[in-house]
Amino acid sequence: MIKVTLKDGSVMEFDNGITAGEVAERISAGLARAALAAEVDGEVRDLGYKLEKDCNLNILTFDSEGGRNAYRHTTSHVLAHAVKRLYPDAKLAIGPAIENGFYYDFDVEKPFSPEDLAAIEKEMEKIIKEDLPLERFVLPREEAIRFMEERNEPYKVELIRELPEGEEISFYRQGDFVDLCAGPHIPSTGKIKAFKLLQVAGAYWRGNEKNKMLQRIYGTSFPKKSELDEYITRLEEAKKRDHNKLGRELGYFTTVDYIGQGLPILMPKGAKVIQILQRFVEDEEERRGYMLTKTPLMAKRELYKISGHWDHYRDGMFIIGDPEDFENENAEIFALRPMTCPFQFQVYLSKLRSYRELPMRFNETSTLFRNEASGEMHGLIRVRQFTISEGHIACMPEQLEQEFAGCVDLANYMLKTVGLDTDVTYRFSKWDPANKEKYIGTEEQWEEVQGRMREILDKLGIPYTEAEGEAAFYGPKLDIQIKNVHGKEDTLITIQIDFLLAEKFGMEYIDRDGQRKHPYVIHRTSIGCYERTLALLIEKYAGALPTWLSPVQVRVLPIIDKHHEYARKVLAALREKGIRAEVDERNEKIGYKIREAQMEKIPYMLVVGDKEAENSQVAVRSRKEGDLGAMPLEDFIKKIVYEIETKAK
RNA sequence: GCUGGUGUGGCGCAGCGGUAGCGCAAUUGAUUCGUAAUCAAUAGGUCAGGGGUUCGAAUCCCCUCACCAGCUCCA
Repeated sequence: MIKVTLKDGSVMEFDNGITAGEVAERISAGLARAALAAEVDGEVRDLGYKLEKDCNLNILTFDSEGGRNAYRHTTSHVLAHAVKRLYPDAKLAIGPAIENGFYYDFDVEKPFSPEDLAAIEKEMEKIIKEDLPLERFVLPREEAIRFMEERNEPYKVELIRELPEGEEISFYRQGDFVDLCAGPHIPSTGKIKAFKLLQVAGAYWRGNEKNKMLQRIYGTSFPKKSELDEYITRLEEAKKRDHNKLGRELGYFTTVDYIGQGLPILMPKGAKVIQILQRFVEDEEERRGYMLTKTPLMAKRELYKISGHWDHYRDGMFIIGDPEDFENENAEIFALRPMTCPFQFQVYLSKLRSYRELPMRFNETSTLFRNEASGEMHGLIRVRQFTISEGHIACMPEQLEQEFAGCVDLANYMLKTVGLDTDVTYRFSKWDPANKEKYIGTEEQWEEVQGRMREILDKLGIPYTEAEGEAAFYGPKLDIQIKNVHGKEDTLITIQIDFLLAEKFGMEYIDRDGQRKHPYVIHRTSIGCYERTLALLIEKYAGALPTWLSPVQVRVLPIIDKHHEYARKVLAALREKGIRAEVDERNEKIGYKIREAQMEKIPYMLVVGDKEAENSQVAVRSRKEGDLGAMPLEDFIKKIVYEIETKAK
């Protein structure tokens, strides 16, 4: 007999060798039905896993990550099974469960078309109907390799060869389909109740662009049809908030073929929001002791040679001049700046600095140019020219922690104010020791500064994840990440510690002891890139930005033309207080004007007719709450000014 | 950069080898109206750009550009 401790702490006794699934059956029929996998002493296992000693057991259903992953992972096997039936020559790569579904990569002669997906879905239905049990088996390494060689699966052979010594090499079989797989899986294909293939895309084998591009099929699955439908609806709803659609519709920005990719035109509304954000950021930075600079947008390559950009970032730069001259030392070559650091450092370098001057904080609303690869551009989120709330702090080692904390505080204050604070995650971006040539500096220097950064992050209690190979070429970063409506993650704000560029540029200060020393440099943004921030705000608020950020805050709607005069008076009074307002003087019915203002997401509509004109009132309609009734114009102004000043959401 | 998809009046779409169409928006006229679409008329298109096939191309083929999703890369 063995003792099994369940999730609720209760202990049950069973015969040795009972499976996790059988335990579920003993607990309740309902649990057995919902059971997908099991967690045994912290390890996720199949329900068929035999319990052979005392253990902690947690039966996993779709509500748990482990259960969901098993369910979707099995769906990906069904996908692969269907593809193999329809395209026997397809070679299998990998097919994991991912956040909201699964994918499977195939090497096929001809890419899958959307019609192919429909056929594959049909075949999957059949496999599910056949209710094939999934059986796990293990092979020794050599046999495993021979097995997959016989099945003509070179990618699987490669995977097996790279499995660490001593690792159990397991396979799962369902009918005539077998896949190399660590598992776990649900007991049979018939358990899959609702699934859908969502899209096909190319994906490099092992994520390396030097490797062959495979065909990836994405899909998702749920235990209930209704949950799948709900998920699809949610995806569609999210896409309606897409800034790239909404931002264009609402007149925030546009693009023009003959201007070029990644070069959006900010229209009056977009430009206004960015100006509001910029003023807010610059004012706040000034309060926090930053000194504003304005430095050139381009420089000779000599500057970038010192900074390392010429050797480590050249592909990302727009270089002005004949590429044939690049190797000619005497040619004068300019490049648009991809970062502000080497420029802003010149301010520090303009005279000899004393420790008394440190920390020195410089900020700049800085336009940058990066030659992104052509497939990378995306609305306002990834562009080739953008403006960033850039800043650099030079400080002594003993000031590093406090200055770093100040940057984090500023970033969080910005996020909170614009309402994005609950949507971000923190990433500690480190270098990749296997790829040293991508970075400047030595291994010792990197290990030291990363250790320092980790200490600071831990002390500040920042809940970060770690990412190798995501550092800047000159130092590690704390990246504040955010996801767009498609679930794609991008960096919104970054705070970086740099100990190398100060040395390269000869930045020094005279310390108390009279010695020349290199300062630490913190590269940081406070709200990141304005274009990207605007995009994410549009998505967050579905275009209905908080009043303080709205490009048009009030639209005055006269009932008929005899009210135009009073409407203009109202307009003047609003503008007097700095409220962004306009009048709709078109010869249209009031319902029509309201509908348009509502669709343009203008926070307040002021309806003015005889009653209002007589009493110096306005009939207020809020885009959120609808008709608020008439009130004195003065009262409305007080109300909206308060809302704007408090930056209410 | 790679894989796949898309490109028709301001926007959303139809047409897929035989004179370019619909809805909304726009303009003009009428209507003077109280909280999400008043009525009528009118105008607007090198069918992304270039090349080719054809008696004839929005439609078929090639190249380029842009847009979308994914990969890779990155703020």
